[in-house]
Amino acid sequence: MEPLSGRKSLTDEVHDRLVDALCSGALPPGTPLRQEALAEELNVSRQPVLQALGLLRRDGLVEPMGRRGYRVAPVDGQLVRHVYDLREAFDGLAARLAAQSNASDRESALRAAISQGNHALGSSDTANLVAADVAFHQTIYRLSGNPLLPEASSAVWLQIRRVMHAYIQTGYPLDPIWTEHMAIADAICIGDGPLAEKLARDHCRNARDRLISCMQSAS
Amino acid sequence: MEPLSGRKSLTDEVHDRLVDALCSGALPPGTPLRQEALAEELNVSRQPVLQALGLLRRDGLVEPMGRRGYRVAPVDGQLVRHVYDLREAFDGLAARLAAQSNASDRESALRAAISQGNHALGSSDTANLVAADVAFHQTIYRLSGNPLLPEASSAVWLQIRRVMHAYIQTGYPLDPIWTEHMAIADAICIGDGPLAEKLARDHCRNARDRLISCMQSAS
DNA sequence: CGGGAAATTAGTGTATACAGTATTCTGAAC
DNA sequence: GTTCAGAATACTGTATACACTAATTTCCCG
Repeated sequence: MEPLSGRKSLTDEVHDRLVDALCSGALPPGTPLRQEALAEELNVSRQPVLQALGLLRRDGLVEPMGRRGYRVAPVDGQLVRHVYDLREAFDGLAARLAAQSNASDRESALRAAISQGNHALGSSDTANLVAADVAFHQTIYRLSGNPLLPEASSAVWLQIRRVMHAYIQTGYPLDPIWTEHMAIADAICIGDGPLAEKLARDHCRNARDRLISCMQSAS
Repeated sequence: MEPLSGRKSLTDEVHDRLVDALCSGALPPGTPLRQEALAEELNVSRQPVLQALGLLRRDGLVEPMGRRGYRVAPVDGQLVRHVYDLREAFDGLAARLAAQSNASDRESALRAAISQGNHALGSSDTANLVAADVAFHQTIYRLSGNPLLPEASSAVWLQIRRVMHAYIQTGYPLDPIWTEHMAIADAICIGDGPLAEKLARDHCRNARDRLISCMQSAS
């Protein structure tokens, strides 16, 4: 983590920076977090760090340990199941709405997201791969036309980013994911809401199963 | 709003206090909010107020206006539709999971929530009525066994509280709501997941339609 | 009387200083 | 050697002080 500079609020900068560190595994679960240390590392006072930690607590990425600082929240199979139950609801809704909407850039946006995915598959860079997957689903969320969807699902997606990072680094195959993505995109493009919803939900269940089996063979 | 006292963080106290004020209509949409004024009114420094406003911004209850303070976020029909699309997804998931779970206190908890509702219907106190409705659905969320559900849906439920307050004060009938609640509770108690989900989703659509027709006849 | 530059004001966000509390450490008594 | 009281420490959360920015007003000049 390098020092930061920008013109939006330092609190948000710090939050973003910590989110990246937490989701990429740079700060693994259980790591204790002290405000003063973080503030020094980021060349910032303790105040923005305090606020950012408050946000991260809401995001479920961090949990307070008494009055003796914070700690990176753990990840376990139980959490993954809960996360994916929620994701299924979000993704299903988003896909159906996106299929029913008539956003003019629907097809081009989905096409662009998929091509970004293909590009990432070639590069084999973990961060890129995660970013492409997130971007694909965020595109559908945006196309749904419901502005509350991204915000409501943000905490869930942060957890997904965490576990996806770990998943990708085990070297499991990624092509099935993008095959399913293309099917979802097609259903949306032809405007078939129920089909899009079903495919999106199936995709979530498959992704969850892949993850869990991967976690079991790892432990 | 009276001055506050308690032992959990002042930031959270202030947040809760402002949430109540915003959801009850004491601070109607468009009202400008200045940190200093709020801090003085609550006998607190500006710091906790600043942080609470940051949380409220995330909740979608407040929006910044440039660098010249915050303002209570507006409510319109479009927002209501989006809120209820999300709520339908949340409630459907929660009802299905609750029906499939085997929490020992399932029946008693639902029975208690419904009796609280009947009691509120008798008292005809707006705050009580809203609280009973929220409590009923929060009970189902809890029974779902998914600890992420309440947190993920919290922003949506804050908006629901706002519009429900307004709805109740127009004097529209409330009995249909609790008739539907009882049907949902029954489906959960007999463990019929799909039925519970369907009834919960129907309930959301009905509630939305009631609200929108009420808003239209008001404007 | 109108228009524009400068000064004032109103408000935020950040840094620093303060206060309080849980945990750890130390040391003496049993 | 173990245990318990008390002191020191290591944190947090809150309050105050500072810095900066955008809007508004003021006031001079055309």
